[in-house]
Amino acid sequence: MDFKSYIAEAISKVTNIDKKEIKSYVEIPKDETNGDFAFPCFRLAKELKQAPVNIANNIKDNIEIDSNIISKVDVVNGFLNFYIANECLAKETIQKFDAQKEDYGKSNIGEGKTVIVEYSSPNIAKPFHIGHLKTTIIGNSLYKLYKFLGYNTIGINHLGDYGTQFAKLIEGYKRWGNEYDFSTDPIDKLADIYKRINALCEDDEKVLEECRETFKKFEDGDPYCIELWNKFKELSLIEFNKIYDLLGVKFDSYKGEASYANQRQEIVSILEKTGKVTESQGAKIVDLEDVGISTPCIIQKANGASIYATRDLAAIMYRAKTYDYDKCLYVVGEEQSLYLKQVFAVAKYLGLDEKYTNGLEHVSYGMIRLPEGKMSSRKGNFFKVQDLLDEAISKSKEIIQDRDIEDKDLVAKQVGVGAVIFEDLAESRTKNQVFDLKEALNFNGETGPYIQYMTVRTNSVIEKAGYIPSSNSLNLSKITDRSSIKLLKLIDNFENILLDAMHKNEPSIISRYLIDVAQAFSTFYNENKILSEDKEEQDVRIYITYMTKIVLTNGLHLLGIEVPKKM
RNA sequence: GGGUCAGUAGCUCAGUUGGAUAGAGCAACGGCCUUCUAAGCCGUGGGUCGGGGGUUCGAAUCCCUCCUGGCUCACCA
Repeated sequence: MDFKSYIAEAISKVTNIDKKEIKSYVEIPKDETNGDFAFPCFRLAKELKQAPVNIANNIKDNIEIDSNIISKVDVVNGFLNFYIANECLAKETIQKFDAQKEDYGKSNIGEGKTVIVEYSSPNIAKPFHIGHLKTTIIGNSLYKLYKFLGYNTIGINHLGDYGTQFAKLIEGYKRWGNEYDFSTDPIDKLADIYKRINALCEDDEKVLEECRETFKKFEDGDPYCIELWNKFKELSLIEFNKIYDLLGVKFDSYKGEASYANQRQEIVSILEKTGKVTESQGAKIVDLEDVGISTPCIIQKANGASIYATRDLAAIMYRAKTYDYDKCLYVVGEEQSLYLKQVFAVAKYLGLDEKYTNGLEHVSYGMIRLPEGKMSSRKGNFFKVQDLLDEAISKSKEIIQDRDIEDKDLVAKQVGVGAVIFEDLAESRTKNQVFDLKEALNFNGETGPYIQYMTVRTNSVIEKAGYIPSSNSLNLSKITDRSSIKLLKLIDNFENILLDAMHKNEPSIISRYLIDVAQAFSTFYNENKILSEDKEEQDVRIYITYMTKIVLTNGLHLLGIEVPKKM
């Protein structure tokens, strides 16, 4: 039932003002002591030529409402405050919940639509550091969210397995490869080579030029280069998959940049046919001034080699053809926002259906920095994800070591990893963040473990009770306390939260919501004896606990966080 | 300099289709474990919402302007 419309209609009858207008003014008070819905009368003051308080009183005196739906109407400072009857609220929420039970929150609004989420996309042969974590975790969450809402969802790890960086590595390997033993920690050693060759490139422009030439050779099929490339890629994927396994992240495709390289000429020639391509300093560019982007997009380097943009354009064509997508999300750092704007603009010249070019969207996020500055694989200062996860897991293991828990290793992993994941999803994407190990390893307060803990509690109470009552036998008049009502309201709002999170591509909306739910449950749990002597009271409370459990479990799932059995 | 994101409590952040006394967590301090798991609950202190103008009955939220910081502005990805 739509309470807003109900209230608007009742007010409209008293004031003779259009129901739609009234409805657009009805709001939900921030402070719940001001009721569940409020109608500010200030706007009507001019129209009705009366003081707001008089208008409010007049409406209050004459309004006709069902007391089974609205239990109380109050006038405060020119606001008309409406209180939904507890039983009515409970009935509404439970009805909605019962229609889905364990699937509560799921939807089919995405049916027949396809969303591609490109995320993680680490560079081969470089360490997977905490700078790569956000894209992986945000992308994974969005992937799950869209799926939950009924979309056909494709997760793509657009591996950075191509480009001059490889040529640099090859050049470095040629120079110093025999100094290293690659049978252990190969990525660390490649990272070291990468750091050395970059330092050399900075000192000596000639070396950088050599690297660019090597890239051209590689692109033209030089067997030695390709052999090394394969070796680097293989070693990298082994490392990356270890981390993906820990995080529980999966992809439908690992099709990376290299696989698009052979379409580079095709892309260039399509664009040339549109007449948009010009030559500048030997490179081929597409000027974007007329669409409001002052920097042109390079699509072919002066030496004839391909560039990032060309491969991304090829990827767009491939995805349009292969997946017929409606939306294609790029979970990529904000530092690439101009670049992606350029690519999306040039994509419009590829002759694709508008559906595809309009569906391109950059889901950006802020930078993670170390206290001592920006992380850089080139310079060799970074904090590895593996180390972070190891620390988090060993810390949670320490906490549970004396507890009566069956599979401590599993629980320690779930909690440690959960803490790290939640930390990255807790605040809005756009915020920059200085990495603080102590903060990342904090398991108290607004954290993943806190939500996990509350979820575990819901489970253990239900387990202890030994049953879940049937919802149609509940005596809803037993719901009287504020913490129960608060929980019910939150549970009722789950689907709105999910839709909001989807529209904004913002998993933090879910994380914050789950904090609210967990806090509300914690208060509820502390203030009420769930397993009580009064059977009717107990049934109602168990059912609220059950609904909370499903919301928390499904919510955590959408963030990519597991629920331990015990903790 | 241009573009862009941001500036809210000591710290990290919520809160912007304009609404009532600006909210959490961390840190600090004080209570609560013979009672469904204390990774918890309850409470106290802590604020020129970057500054200044403007619009409005009403501004953290909208407009203008200035200040500060991040990212970015052609052959890296």
